[in-house]
Amino acid sequence: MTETIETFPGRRKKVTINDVARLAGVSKKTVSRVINKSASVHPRTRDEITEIITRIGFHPDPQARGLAFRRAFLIGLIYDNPNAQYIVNMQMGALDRLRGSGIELVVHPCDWHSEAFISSLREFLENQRPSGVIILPPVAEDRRLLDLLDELNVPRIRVTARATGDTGSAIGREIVSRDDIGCAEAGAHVAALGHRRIGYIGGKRDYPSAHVRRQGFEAGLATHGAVIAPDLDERGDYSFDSGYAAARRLFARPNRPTAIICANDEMAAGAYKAAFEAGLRIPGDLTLIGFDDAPIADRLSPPLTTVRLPTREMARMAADRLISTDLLDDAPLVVDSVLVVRGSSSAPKSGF
Amino acid sequence: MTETIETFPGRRKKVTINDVARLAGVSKKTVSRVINKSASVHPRTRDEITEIITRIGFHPDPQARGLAFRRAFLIGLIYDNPNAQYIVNMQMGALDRLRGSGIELVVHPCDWHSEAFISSLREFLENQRPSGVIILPPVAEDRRLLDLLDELNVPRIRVTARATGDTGSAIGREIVSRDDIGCAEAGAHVAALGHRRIGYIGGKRDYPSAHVRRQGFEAGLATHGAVIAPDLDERGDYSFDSGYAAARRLFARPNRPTAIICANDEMAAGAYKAAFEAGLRIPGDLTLIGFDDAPIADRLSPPLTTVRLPTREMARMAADRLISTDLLDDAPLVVDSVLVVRGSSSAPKSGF
DNA sequence: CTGAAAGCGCTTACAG
DNA sequence: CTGAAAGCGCTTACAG
Repeated sequence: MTETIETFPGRRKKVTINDVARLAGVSKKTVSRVINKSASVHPRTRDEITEIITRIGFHPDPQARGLAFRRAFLIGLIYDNPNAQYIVNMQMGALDRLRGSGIELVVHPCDWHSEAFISSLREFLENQRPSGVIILPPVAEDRRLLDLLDELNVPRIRVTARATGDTGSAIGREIVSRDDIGCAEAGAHVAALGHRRIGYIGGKRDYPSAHVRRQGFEAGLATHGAVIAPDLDERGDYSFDSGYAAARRLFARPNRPTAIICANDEMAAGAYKAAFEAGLRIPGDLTLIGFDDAPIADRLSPPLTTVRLPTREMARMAADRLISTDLLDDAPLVVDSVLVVRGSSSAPKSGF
Repeated sequence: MTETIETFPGRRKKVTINDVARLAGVSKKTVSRVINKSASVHPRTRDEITEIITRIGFHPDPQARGLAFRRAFLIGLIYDNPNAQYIVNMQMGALDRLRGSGIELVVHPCDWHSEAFISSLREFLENQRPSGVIILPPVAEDRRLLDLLDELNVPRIRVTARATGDTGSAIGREIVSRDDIGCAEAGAHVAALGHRRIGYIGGKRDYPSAHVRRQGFEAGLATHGAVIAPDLDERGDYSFDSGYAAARRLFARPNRPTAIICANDEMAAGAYKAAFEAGLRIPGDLTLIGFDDAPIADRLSPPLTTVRLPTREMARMAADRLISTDLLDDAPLVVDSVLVVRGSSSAPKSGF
């Protein structure tokens, strides 16, 4: 790679397609064909050009290509999500696929509830013209954003949670996570341990994932004839504090739960704190279940039984869909979640 | 903004500088001057052009500008760091400053210990030609990377931890965090509580931050005549597991510590787990101190006393240095850390 | 304070 | 399978 310098000593000027063309004795159009992997180039010509390209260290200028192609060599990641680990996992997944492709990842967090939500995204998209975007929940559900992307003709992949495999008209443009599958396993696990006083701390009504997870948990409980106790049915907003508050409310009930299922790990961590303060031992006095398998899950004492979603894998698939040339494969991409049993779940103390 | 469409109904073609020039009755060079905020444009001309630009919704094409400028409207964030919250905070900080500037953030995690470390960064820099990069510790210490950036003439800001305010020759190109200041406060806090059997779980020898933090803690202890007990001096690698293992070793010593200072929160969280398993109560039996004020710090029970670094603020300053045009201000940028007292620290039980 | 010409480095039709 | 011409949308010297 340092050959660039040796080949052109003391020269700051950039190696261009013209240099390659001259050295190869062909037109720059032919070099362009090689760069873009066009089929219609004589193998011998192609090999010669390829050799020259690597020898003199030629890198096609992405600005110039972008100008000609009317598209930047960038993929945008659009989200409004406070969970740092989730975001980093998604970034890593996308980057796993992008590495070596010459395409870079532009991160674009936004404020879903801001006045300027759409206008600032429009700004971003018109300014940079990314060759595609990945949108994460919950903004992936925003109709205005989808319309904007259609209008500006920007290819997109949505990441979304659904109860069923039905991807409707958006086939091939969605990565669908089956949150419900691991939740059903978790519900069955809790019920099989013998719990019958089962509390629930769910998520906000307007998060699709909240519905899907609940549905999964209930289905799992039902396989052993258990249900969420109607008097132990609470709701939070996926935050630590809301989980803490909800757990405190549950502990104050006349007939306390022996198990609490939480719609995510953050809220479960809040419930740990409430249990700690109430002098309840986990899992002896209280079984706790979460969702996400966040880093905190196995840092809690005892470690949390939870449901894992292959986040990074989902982003990798999304990036792949966006940049892979063969669009033949339009099958919906569905990813399952899975139960991870750790120390926070056990049979209820007898006689309780 | 939707005026674009109304003004050019049914027209997919992009609004260009030529349209603006024609409508304003000037050359495109003059429009270019307005775009680039050149001083030498008649105020009246400028206002007219500005009005037209917003009216017809003109966005200068970043590809075209990039091609002409030989530089992309992108800032790169280069790092090799496993701490998700730290990374996200840095991203948010940089984006705080970039918002509205038309410049986007490209995230470029890398593998410091890989063979291809430098060559793949070269690839990235030559391919995208970002207008600047921010490099985070520990790769911010890598000489080869700094040399590469010099060679490719890419402006950079390093984020680094130093014991002193000395920024040497790199003035104005570094954001220096004074990790030692908050650590000194923490050391003084522990000593003032009356602890004298004080254990330490430090970081790797090759992390500058490990030295700086230790130095700070020791200085703080010294203000009350306390020291880290030589027989309670352990080392980890900033990971949860290494903190857990080090704490277990400390608990196995004949004369257990009444307080353990950890060089970061992750290791402190590991020490919580070890304490939990050993039946030690925090803070009654054991005072624990961390560093970072990571999200886990106040999710632990009891919440962790730790040292906070204004991470997001540092990234904001770094981005500002990179994109602000006036380079007159070349003062070194130094940021202090501060002690955050929570529930994990108290006086040792008397008679212990 | 303003402009005509040339150029940034690549690709798209269009030919052959 | 290959090429000459024109163009992508902006900016840099160079003039005036």
